[in-house]
Parts: sequence; structure tokens; C-alpha cells
Amino acid sequence: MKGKGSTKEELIFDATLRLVEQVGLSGVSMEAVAKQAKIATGTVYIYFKSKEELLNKLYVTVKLKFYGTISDGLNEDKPFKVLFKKMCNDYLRFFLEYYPETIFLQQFYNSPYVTASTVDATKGLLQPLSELLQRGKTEMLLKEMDTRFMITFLHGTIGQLAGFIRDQPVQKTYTDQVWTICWDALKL
Amino acid sequence: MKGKGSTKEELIFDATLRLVEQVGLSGVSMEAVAKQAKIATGTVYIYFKSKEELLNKLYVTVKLKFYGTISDGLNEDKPFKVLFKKMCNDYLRFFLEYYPETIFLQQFYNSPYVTASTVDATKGLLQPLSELLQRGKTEMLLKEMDTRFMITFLHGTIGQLAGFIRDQPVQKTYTDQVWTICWDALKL
Amino acid sequence: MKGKGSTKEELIFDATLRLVEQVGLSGVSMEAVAKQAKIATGTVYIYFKSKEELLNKLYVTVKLKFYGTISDGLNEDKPFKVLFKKMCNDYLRFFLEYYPETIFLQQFYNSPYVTASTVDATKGLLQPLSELLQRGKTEMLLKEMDTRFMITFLHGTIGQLAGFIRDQPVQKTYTDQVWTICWDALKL
Amino acid sequence: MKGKGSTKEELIFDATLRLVEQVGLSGVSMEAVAKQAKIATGTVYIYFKSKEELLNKLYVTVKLKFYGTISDGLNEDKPFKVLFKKMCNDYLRFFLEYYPETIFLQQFYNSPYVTASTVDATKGLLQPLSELLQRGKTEMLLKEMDTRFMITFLHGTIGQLAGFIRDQPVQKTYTDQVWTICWDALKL
DNA sequence: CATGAATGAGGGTTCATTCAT
DNA sequence: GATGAATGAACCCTCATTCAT
Repeated sequence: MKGKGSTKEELIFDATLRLVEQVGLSGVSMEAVAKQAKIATGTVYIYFKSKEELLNKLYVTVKLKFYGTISDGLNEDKPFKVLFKKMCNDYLRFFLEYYPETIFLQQFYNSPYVTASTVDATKGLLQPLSELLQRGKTEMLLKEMDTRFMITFLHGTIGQLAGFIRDQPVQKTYTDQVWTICWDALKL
Repeated sequence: MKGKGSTKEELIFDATLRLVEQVGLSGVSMEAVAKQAKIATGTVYIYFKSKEELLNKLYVTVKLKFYGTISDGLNEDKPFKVLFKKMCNDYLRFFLEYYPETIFLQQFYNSPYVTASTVDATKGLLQPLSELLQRGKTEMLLKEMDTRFMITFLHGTIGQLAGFIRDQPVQKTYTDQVWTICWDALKL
Repeated sequence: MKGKGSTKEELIFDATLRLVEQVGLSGVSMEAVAKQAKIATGTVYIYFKSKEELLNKLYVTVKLKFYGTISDGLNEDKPFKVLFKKMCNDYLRFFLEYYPETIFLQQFYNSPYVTASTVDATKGLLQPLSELLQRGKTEMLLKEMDTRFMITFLHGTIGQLAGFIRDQPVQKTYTDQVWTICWDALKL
Repeated sequence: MKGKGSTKEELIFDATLRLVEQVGLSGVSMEAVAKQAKIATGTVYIYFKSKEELLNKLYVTVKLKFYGTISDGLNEDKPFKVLFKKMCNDYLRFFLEYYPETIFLQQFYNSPYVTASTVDATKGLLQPLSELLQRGKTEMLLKEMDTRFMITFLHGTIGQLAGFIRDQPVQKTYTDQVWTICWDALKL
């Protein structure tokens, strides 16, 4: 009997993420993944029919976990600014907490492995965030701006700042500045 | 003497950038570069002793051109906000105008080819931008924030928004919003 | 006891033949055979200790059925030419009727799977045909020729012509020409 | 300067044929071909972009040599029977002389490597033989039979008998019987 | 300097076979 | 007996780099 959360798929996903962290996406070979997961090369192919499938499924999985994290509680009946702050903090926290996942997310998107269907599959996940921003505009708290533009801004900004913060010895100094900067940028 | 801008090195650089645009960094092989530049494979190795050297030197070159563009006129005797706006616009314009260069910049940074010395070599180039932001803080126009933090913010934000804008049919709608958003984010 | 023709061995044989027809001998993998036979991969190894053994045993089985077909009634008390004609027609009919078997027979013989013992095992099956031809020579109806030479001739000729006929929209035109051609070739 | 007939392509072709003779077509790996030709694996790919291309080009080349051999002198102004005999003998001689080529020809045709274009490319080569047989029918020396049917007969018969003869200690006994048997089979 | 054929290590993938359940 | 996940050797192919011309 396997412990919770240790299916072979997850084993392989974990191995892949660890590898991406260590050597980058391009350093990920199927053999290396197998070795990292302590299984045979061929075993990986039982669960994923190709490297492309492995990476794309991992991407969707991570994106799901990511959007799950930042979407949580976004439609609660609370003042807009409170939810906005929470969202920014969740966003940042995910990036800081799940370093390998973040690295993978960034590197995969500009890799030759991405398939169109994967891009499609992850698009819908932005819905809750999108609705929150809409609400902000309706309440005349946010600028009148293309919502996709705002999302792009948030993603790029927080993602980049997370990378910066991660390298600092004392992170606390910065974490609060992130949501402030985002708020000031978008507020009316 | 060849005409301006047509040394062999530049020929190879151009070929590399065109290739990155077409097939991504991972699709760039030395043979493809040579073919694109219409020279022999071996010739590339006369000018660059390895693929790593070629890419790193190209990176430094592009970064130089990039920071040259955005640093231009930053120390002129003009009101801070004017210079800030100009810098943001130059920043964005570079990303929109030099598409292959931008792609390369982004993809290279997360590749296994980057060497430590390259990262070091490009760090100093931020000086003019850094000084501008310092001035903003001195003039009490910008928030009291780590300058590197601000630079990271600007880079991530503008870079990401440029990518978004590039995909839009009508770009004019967005270009002015970029500097505004950056200003609001950082201003006191 | 299972119903006629449904032992596991036969199930596997059938699956193999169907596969050979669809994808050729080189496309036959043990996993594919198992799937086609709707059993587990490991189960195949209970009945055949290796792929080699499976194929060789199938070969002998098919050859047995084949020679059974063409040997039937060859020693009856009828005029030689009548039996010769019958044999030729049976030969051809088998090739036309049992397509997968024929494909397999041809492809297996030039494969790396054939073992010496299999070749030996099938040699004796030629006895009835051999005796018929001997009789033809004794009755001075056939040329004085090495019997093995004659058998080789018949096999090559009919096999090849069967392949040709199979591809024709109207087969009837040709079937009668086969035995005639063989008769003329060998008759004194 | 290379000696006549020793281009790299021919070197690789030779190596391939030798391998096919030794271990059969399915035993032919690109690495084995390279080793046999005493070159590096990658070198093979300079001359042939894939295993499929290598084998198909070799097939066309061998077929060309083969049909060149048997077509030679077929339209000379000589009695039909003389030419028919010559053709049969050339046919047989090729099979006996170029053993590896023959093995390859047979095994390749039933392999997953054959492409439609290769089959097409070799079809036209039968023209001279086809015309000879037509002439035989016109002169009322051959049976009124589909020419393609006759060609199939000749190919299957001679090919098979060649295989038989090759295994005999004394071959001379049989070589003359081949053309006789073919003649008797097809003559009116 | 310039060329481009040659090299061979390494990557993705398949598949015969084994073995714990 | 039956299962099918697991193994790992072997295969096809790519590409950074070298070197004889």
C-alpha cells in the first residue's frame, strides 16, 4: 500500500521538478527523471507516453495547484481591497514556497514542448481572478483597463519580484511591498 | 574592410537571433546558425570557441544595446517624471521593436548556457537606471524602496506587458498605459 | 476442456496471425499479441517460454495445416495427372484462403527467429508430395529431375502466383492457369 | 582521390548488404552498418537522412543493377528462344552471383521500410522484359497469358530455384534445368 | 582564414522478459 | 495459473566539436 500522494505519476512529477530546479528544463532527460525517481527508464513510459506528454501534464497539474491557491476565497463576501491583498499574497507565497514549480512554469512556457491544447486547458483557470478584477472595476476601485492586461501585469510583476525576494537573506522586508506596489499600480 | 555592421561576428549574431525567433533557443544548433549565416560550420568556431561562448557574447551584446537604449538621456537636466516616462517608453519600445532580441534575452537567461561571468558583466549596465531611481527617491517622488527591487519590478512588468501588447491587433491602446502603471506603482 | 479451437495456445496463435496480417511480422510485439488475445503479457510466457518459441511453434502448426491440406488424397488410386492437378489447386487455394497464415509463412522464413530444429521439423511433411512426384517420374510423365528441385519449383511458383492473383479484381481468370503452367513445366 | 566505385554511399551500401547476409534485414542497425563500414554512426546520416531512406535507396540501386543485368541485349535481333534462354540464365546468374543483394531484395520487400514511391520507382524497370514476352506471344511461341502473370512466374520460380541451387554442392547439374523449366511452362 | 565531412556521446523511445501479487 | 507493472538493453537519430584539405 502506498502512502497518500505517492502514486507513480506524482513520483515522476516530483523527480522532474527537482531536476528542473537543479539543471533547468533543458537538462531534463527521461533517463535523468527515471534515475531521480529511482525507477527504470522504461517505467516512465508506462505512465506518460512521451516526454512531451509528461511535461504538458505536469504543467497542467502545477497550473491547477497554482490557480487553486490564488483563487481560494476570492469570491467571499469581503471588501474588495481585502481580497485583492489576499490574492497578491497568495500569489507571492506560492512562488516562494514552490520554487521548483515556479521555475518549471516559467521555463516550460517558452519551450518547444508546449502544445496548443495545454495552453487552452489552462486558460479557463483564470476565471476567478478575472472576476475579482472585474468587481474592482465595477466598484470604481481599479482603473478602467483590459482585464487580461491587468492579469498579465500581476503575473509578470509578482513572478519577477518573487525571484528577487527569494535571493534575499531577509525576505520579510519585501513581502508586504509586493501587494502594495500592485495595488498602487492598478487602483484608480 | 566590410561595410558597417557586417563583420563575421555580427553576421553570426544575426543568424542566431533570426533562428531563435523562428525555432526558439533550443532549436538553435551550430550547423543551423552556420547555414543561416551562409558560412561553413567550422567557420563559426573560428570566431567563437564554443556554442556557450557564442550565446554568452551575444547576450552581453544584446544587453548592451538594450541598456544603451533605455539609458540614453537619463541624466539630462529634465524633471524626474519626464525622464521616468521616457525610460519606460524606451524600455517598452525596445521590447516591441527588437522581437528576436527579446525572445533571446528571455530564453537565454533560463538556459544552461549562462555563465556566472556573463551575469556579472551585465550587472554594471544598470547604473544609469539605478541612478535615476535614486534621484526619484531623493526628490521624494518615489517610494523608499530597495533600488534593485524597483528595477526588478520595472523589468518584469514591462517585459511581460510587452509580450502581451505584441499579441494585440491594436497596440496603441496599451502603450501609454505601461508607463502610467509603472509610475503609479512606484510613486510616493 | 475448452471448446474446439479455443485453447489458450490457439488464442495466442490467432492473435499473432491477425497481427502479422495487420502490421507485419516486425510489428508483432509480445505485448501486442497479449492485447490482441485479450490476456496479460505475462500469460503468453506461461504457454511459450519466449517470442522465438511462440513463432516457431506457430510456424510448425501452420505448416502442418498447410501440408495437411495439400497432402490430402494424394495417395488415392487415381490417374497421376488428376492428383497433380488437385495438389496444385489445393496449394493455391490454401494461399488464397488463409491470407494471414501465408503472410506469416513467408515473413517468418526470412526472419531471425527461425531455428534449425524448426526447419528440420517441417521437412518430413513433404513426404506425400515427394512420393507423388516420384510416382510421376516412375510413370514417365514427369521429367527426370531432383524431386527437391521440383518441390522448390512448385512452392516458389505457386506461392508467388498466389500473391499476384490475390491482388487481381477477378481471380477466376488465373486460377486455372496455375496448375497448367506447373504441369507444362514439369511434364516430360 | 577515391578509387572508382568507392564513394561513401557505396561503402555504406556494401556494409548494409554484408550485414543483411550475415544477420538478416532485421539485424541491421544503423550502428552495425556504421561499424561494418568502419565509419561513425553519425556519418551514415550525412549520406542518408534516415534508415528508411538508406534502405529504400539501396533497394532501388540493387533493382537497377538487377534489371540492368537481365535486360541487357534483350532487344537484339536474335531468335526469340535464344533471348529467352539468355534472359533466364542472366536472371539466375544474378541471383547466384549477388547473394547478399538477393537476400536483401527479398527481405526488404516484405519489410515495414518499403515506401510507395520506391515501389513506383522500380516498376518501369520491367519494360524490356515485358516487351520480350510480348514478342514471344506475337510470334506464337508463348501462351496467351497476362504478361505481368508471366513475369511474376519467372521471378518467383527463378528466385526460389536460385536459393535451392545455391545450397547444392554441385550447381552445374541444375543451372540448365532452370531455363528449360521456364520455357516449357510458358511456351505454347 | 574557410570549409564541411566526420566523429561519437547522449537523448527519446520500444520491447522481450521477469516477478511480486 | 494469471496479471501487468517494472526492467534495462538496444535502437534511431541529433548535434557540438574537430580536423584534414
